[in-house]
Amino acid sequence: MDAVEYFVQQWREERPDIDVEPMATIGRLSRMAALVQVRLDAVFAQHDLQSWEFDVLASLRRSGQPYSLTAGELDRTMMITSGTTTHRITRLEARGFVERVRDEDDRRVVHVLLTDAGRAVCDAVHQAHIDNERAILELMGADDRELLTRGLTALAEALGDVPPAPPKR
Amino acid sequence: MDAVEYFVQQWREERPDIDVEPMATIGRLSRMAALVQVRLDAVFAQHDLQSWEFDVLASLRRSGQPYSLTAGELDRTMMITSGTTTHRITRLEARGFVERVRDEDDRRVVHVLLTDAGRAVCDAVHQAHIDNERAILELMGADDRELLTRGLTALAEALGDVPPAPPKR
DNA sequence: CTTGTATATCTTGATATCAAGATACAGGAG
DNA sequence: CTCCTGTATCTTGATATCAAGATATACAAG
Repeated sequence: MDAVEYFVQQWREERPDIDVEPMATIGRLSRMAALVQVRLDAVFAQHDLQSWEFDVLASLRRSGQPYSLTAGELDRTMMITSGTTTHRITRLEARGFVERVRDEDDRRVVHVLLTDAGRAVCDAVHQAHIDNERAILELMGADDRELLTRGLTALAEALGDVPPAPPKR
Repeated sequence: MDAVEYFVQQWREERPDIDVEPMATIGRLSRMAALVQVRLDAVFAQHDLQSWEFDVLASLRRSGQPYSLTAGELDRTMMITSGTTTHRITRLEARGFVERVRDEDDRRVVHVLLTDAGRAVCDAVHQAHIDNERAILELMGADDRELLTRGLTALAEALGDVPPAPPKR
């Protein structure tokens, strides 16, 4: 019996009038995300990196050359507010992993550019991070992994989680 | 194509040497938890409640009479640190939703007791919250809901997410 | 050109959270 | 009784985050 199953049992005794079935699924979604995050953080920490730092570096890295996105594009990719993006860029700039470059044509826009150091760090951590993710998933059987992936993909579609930028231009 | 699928495509072009398959599943887990949380927060906000406030009240409520848990039990149930628990209790005490009661036998222990007002608020919000969760899940087909639930349950088992207190004593 | 509206980023202030350590108490060994 | 170790809660300081608003710029309408 997992933790959420226990909570469901408690509710069934205390509130038999309410069907808490939906809570079982969504409760697990939230708890599993938190538990997995702890494991991801551990590997990033071994490389002196915060999870959010990798998130920024990886966003820039996977965008391809010239490894540059605007602050607004980072907002949308990482699902954070503009204030948080400003803070993240400032921190990473201080570590020498990114640079700010004002757009010449539209002076409102800031291009965030991955430095060579930033790219090096990102690439150095990447394989270990993916291996960690794989190890987590391999705690489950292959069939269950498939169920989970299909279920989450369906939820992503249902919630309309579309790419922030057009898929290829 | 959902957002994560797009990210996977980007990686396949930039890092064809790395198999980013695990990132697809875990990336979705994290994004879906965040997207769902926004929707849950919206309903709580309609009742002038934070998500974490409901989390505390509901933990006490479902524990059954006398609706009391120790601070440590709350730590473990909600997967937060003791400092955060102290903060949450203090806030909810200020709103009159819980009370602190020192244990007579073991003076280190603090019992956190749900007040009548706290129980009333919890019960008032509960049905709306569950309805909201159900509405979210019903954006997917019944088959996909089943896949998701089974997949998440398997992950919970794999990660050893056991109940914080013994299931029935 | 000027004016108004929309957009991109940054600033400010508040807050939830954590890590680490402090404090207080319990319970056993001698 | 005294000491020691373990445990429960709280405190402190740092930090990431958000909401709301400020600032600067773009661009269209007249």
